[in-house]
Amino acid sequence: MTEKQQEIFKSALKLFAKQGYQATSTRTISQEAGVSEGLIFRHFKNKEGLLKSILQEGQKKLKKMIQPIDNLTHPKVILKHVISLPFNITKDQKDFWRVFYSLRRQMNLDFIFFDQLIKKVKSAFKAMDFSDYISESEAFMMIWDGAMVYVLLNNPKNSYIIYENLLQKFDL
Amino acid sequence: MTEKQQEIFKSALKLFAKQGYQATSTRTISQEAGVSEGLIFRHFKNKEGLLKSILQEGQKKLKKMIQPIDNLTHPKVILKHVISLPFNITKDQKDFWRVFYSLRRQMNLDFIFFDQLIKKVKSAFKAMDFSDYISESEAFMMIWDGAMVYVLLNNPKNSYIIYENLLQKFDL
Amino acid sequence: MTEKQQEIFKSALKLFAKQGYQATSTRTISQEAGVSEGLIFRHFKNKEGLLKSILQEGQKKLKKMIQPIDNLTHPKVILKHVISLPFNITKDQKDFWRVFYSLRRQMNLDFIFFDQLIKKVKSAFKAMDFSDYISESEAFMMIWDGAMVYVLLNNPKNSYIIYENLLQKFDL
Amino acid sequence: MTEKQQEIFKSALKLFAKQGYQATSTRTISQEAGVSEGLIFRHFKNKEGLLKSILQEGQKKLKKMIQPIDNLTHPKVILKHVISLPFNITKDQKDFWRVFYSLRRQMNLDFIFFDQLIKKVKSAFKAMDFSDYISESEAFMMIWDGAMVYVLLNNPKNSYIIYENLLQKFDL
DNA sequence: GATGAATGAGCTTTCATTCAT
DNA sequence: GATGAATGAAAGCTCATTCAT
Repeated sequence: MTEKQQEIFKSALKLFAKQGYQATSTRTISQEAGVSEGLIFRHFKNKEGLLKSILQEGQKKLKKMIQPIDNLTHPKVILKHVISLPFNITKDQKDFWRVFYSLRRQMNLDFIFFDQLIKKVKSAFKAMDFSDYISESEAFMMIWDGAMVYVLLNNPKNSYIIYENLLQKFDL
Repeated sequence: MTEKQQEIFKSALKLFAKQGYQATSTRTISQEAGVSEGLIFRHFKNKEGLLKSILQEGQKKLKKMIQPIDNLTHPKVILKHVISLPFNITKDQKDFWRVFYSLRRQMNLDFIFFDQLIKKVKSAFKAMDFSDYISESEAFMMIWDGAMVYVLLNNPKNSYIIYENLLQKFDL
Repeated sequence: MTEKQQEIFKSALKLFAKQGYQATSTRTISQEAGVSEGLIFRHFKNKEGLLKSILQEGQKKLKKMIQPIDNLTHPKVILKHVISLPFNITKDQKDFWRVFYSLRRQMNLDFIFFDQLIKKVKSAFKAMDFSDYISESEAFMMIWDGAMVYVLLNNPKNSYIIYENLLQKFDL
Repeated sequence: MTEKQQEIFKSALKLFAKQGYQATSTRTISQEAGVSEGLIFRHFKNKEGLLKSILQEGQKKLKKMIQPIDNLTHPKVILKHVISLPFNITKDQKDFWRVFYSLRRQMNLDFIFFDQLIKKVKSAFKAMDFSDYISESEAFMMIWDGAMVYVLLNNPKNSYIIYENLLQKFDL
């Protein structure tokens, strides 16, 4: 990636996250990036190509985010770690998530990341001898999702209170 | 509302919910509605006017949805009722919610409905002598939101299991 | 076809014939037609759609051009009539032919018109007991083509001399 | 000419012949040539410069093609030779001709080559005491043109039959 | 000589909107 | 109320061309 290509990438990420993909014109992106409009198409072929590039890069980062969980074995520790994720999102990850979340109704984002997470959670609840571990996992992920949306929308500062509240609810 | 006006309204609601507001052209709406494109502007002035009309109609329906709660007094009953809302959304309400949720990052929807709900929840938790009733309310609404997103995205059939799971978590 | 649609059609035909399809911009067409550029796409969907429309209309006219031949029976009369076609092209047909001829290398114009003509010519030469009537027909059509190109390029005024020359060559 | 320059030249010739000059982008040429796009402009200054280079090279080859005719004296031999040209085009000359022919409506190719040919033909017919040798020459060249187009379009294998047919027609 | 990043003008196309009928 | 022809601005995209390396 050249410097300007990165500039485009960053500007697009920022704008897609703020205004949404459809509402952001390539012209606006190029201006924000301080770059000619044509360059977007040279580097990313399409507006959609630019989006895909962002989604891919996003998934890479997110995979790294959950890798540490693979080494954990104790179920409660795993769940604790998973539920902490929304509250520990770094600033540069937030925009990726915002793009993901704003598009998931329209596109069929194959969210490998998500599936992996669900598996981990399921096996954890299973190991904890939950009678209906599948439903419990589903509820858990649903709340996880709620937490994520909450963090992305509100930029809360004292979110750790909510976090601890959730730990209590799941007896972690 | 004339018949054709309703047709436009319904088509727009459906398409906005599926593809998003920005991604839906007035042309597509008119085709879906079996109506000339110009008629949209005669009845709703704008594309934005059409959206506003939908949002308003949505809010009306949603207000009706929470009116019964006003008559409730017992805190647990209130919370039980509130948390049940996402799982009792009727089919024709879903699309309104989808439009709401897809727009909340971009527009500043003054969600009177939402505020009312939060107040109710807060007073309920306060009445239940929660030490930090504000945080508890926030967590509650966050989960409520997660449930809503969950229902809107997945169209789950056995969602009552999740519902009962939540009741347990809040000891309701 | 509305008046403006016809205007677009006529301007496009003229410009495609003069400068070629690729070298003519939709902007130029709209200006020549005294019409907004968007209207082209409303009526013809595409620049290519506009071209197709022209090609179709062209074929219709050309079919009418050869219909009289169907009623002819005497071989020599048929051939005489066919070979006269290039020299009797009306002014408004010329541009159609120019567009046809400039595109036949690039597109696969299925020239029903042409095939029909060849059949007629073949059966005529067959009826005249030519030993190798197929080759003779091919040569005939090749010369026919040359005459057509000649007329389209040069706008000759005394072309009837050439015409009579050809009659002699084929002993018609 | 360096190797890469030749590669550009060859690719451009091929593509101009197949798709036309306007429809061929410098990018496509560079890709076909396996060369950077910028190199085209270093070697040929312009896209138009590249075209001119091709046209010049073409004319050179074509001049060589008719040089043998200069030494001929007998009218019939001359005409026989001229009419044979389209049927003896070598494979590597065809694309030059295709480019010539696709451009002759738009550009004013001063076809020195062509003029020379016409002169030769005229003097031949004059020497043969044709009453209207000018018209006869024009008809001859028209048919010559038809033959050329025929060969360029159809890639015929048994074209010598057509050739002999033409010889008969002109009593050669 | 050769590359490839970068540009800006101009292209095709879409879209919300207007207006005569 | 309803249509659909028409518009103009702006969108996405292509293209020939330049230039630093």
